[in-house]
Amino acid sequence: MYLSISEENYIKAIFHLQEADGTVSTNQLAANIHTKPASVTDMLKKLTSKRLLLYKPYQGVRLSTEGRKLALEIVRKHRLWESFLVDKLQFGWDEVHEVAEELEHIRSKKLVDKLDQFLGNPKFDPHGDPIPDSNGVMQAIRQVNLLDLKPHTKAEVCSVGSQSPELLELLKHKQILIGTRLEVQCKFEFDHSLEIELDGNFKINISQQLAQALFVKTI
Amino acid sequence: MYLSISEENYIKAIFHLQEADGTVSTNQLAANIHTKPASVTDMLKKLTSKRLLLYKPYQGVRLSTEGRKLALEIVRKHRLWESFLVDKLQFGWDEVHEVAEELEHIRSKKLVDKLDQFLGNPKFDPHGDPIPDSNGVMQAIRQVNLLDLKPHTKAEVCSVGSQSPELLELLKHKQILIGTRLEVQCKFEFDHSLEIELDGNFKINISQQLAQALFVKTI
DNA sequence: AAAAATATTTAGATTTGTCTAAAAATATTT
DNA sequence: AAATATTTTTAGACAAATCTAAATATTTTT
Repeated sequence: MYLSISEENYIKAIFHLQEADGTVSTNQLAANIHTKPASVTDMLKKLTSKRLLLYKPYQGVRLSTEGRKLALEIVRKHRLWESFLVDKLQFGWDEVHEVAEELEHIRSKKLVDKLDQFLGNPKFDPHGDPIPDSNGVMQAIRQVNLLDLKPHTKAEVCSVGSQSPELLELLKHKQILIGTRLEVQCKFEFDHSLEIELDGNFKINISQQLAQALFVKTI
Repeated sequence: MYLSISEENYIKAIFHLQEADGTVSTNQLAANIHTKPASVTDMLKKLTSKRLLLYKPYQGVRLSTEGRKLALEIVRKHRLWESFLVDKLQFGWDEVHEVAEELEHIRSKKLVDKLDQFLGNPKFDPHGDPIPDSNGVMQAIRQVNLLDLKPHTKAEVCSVGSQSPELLELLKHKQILIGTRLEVQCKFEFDHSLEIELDGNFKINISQQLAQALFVKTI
């Protein structure tokens, strides 16, 4: 099954969007992929005819088993390349997303598997997201949203909810990285912000929006 | 100047073809790029309007200064990726061309320069071809065609004239690699074949066609 | 449950890169 | 140098992926 870069991008976007909702709407997809709803409808029909999607007009769309398999291959490539860029080429973990977005479309099974081996078969990428193995199996990390942590719990940041430059800028400013350890001090009902203590013992305030974008594992 | 993958492929093909002839014909290009002459004409007009080519209808085409600069960037990327695949991922030097053909279109100046550094700023790729530096300057290796060597000259294989699987298969069979040392024994007028002595002291016969595809430096 | 608002699809146009077939220019042969 | 062959360009068509505008479904509000 050979997909164009556009087709791959749709498959990947549906994969990520359906994580949350189970089913994905036309408008959601259009927003995510920076395209118009009319274009999305066309592509949904096309990918459905290739048996990669389960799609009922007006009712949203999900990946078929085959579609999910392809999505996992793309995610695998994306995350392996991100790991390569950070671990081997010394990119910052916040500047690799766009390049990986291009590299993920290189078609060579052999390349991917050799890259995986070269990197030492990593299980997580620099953002803390799990990397599917060559069978599409990925480690289910039971990471929890920072918002859901109770006061006085210690945790380690292991992934971020989006790759937006705005989020990454804020994290850089607050000196929060993957691997940063923290302890929730207290939570404020008024704005749902929370106070945390970082590695270096200093305390900072985290807004609801920011906490929602941070995933941690308790330690 | 942002070029599509197709546009880049034309620029690259013209670069390689004009090495030999100085100027490139429409049919030559069509054959090289596996497309039809009519398509070539369209693309030549387009790239000319972008000031990357010097093109007179019916008179052939050459790269402009700007076009050559872009071609060198693409060649640089291609050869760096080939080096990466062979040196780091343990690909055979005869199986990297196709993958590099895809990787060479990844657009990130930073990526290329970091890759270059990671590889230790190599001056030649696994096929023995020189790698342009970030300013487009490449080492002029005065390599000579094996056909032109006089009897009793010693030389080292440093590049091959094409990447065709047929050629690579033959070289593998004859155990000729980049870096292989040899000495021309004698040349036969009848079929222009030549007898050479390889590293391990054994003598083999090289056909005119094969000799033409091998470039060596005398030692 | 009708009206209004929103979401989705259809219809038709556009761009890029390709194609075939025919016309025009150039090169080769006689 | 005229006839023939080859090369190149033009003209018009097509597929992929996108768009806008209009039509149709669905959902929400009143």
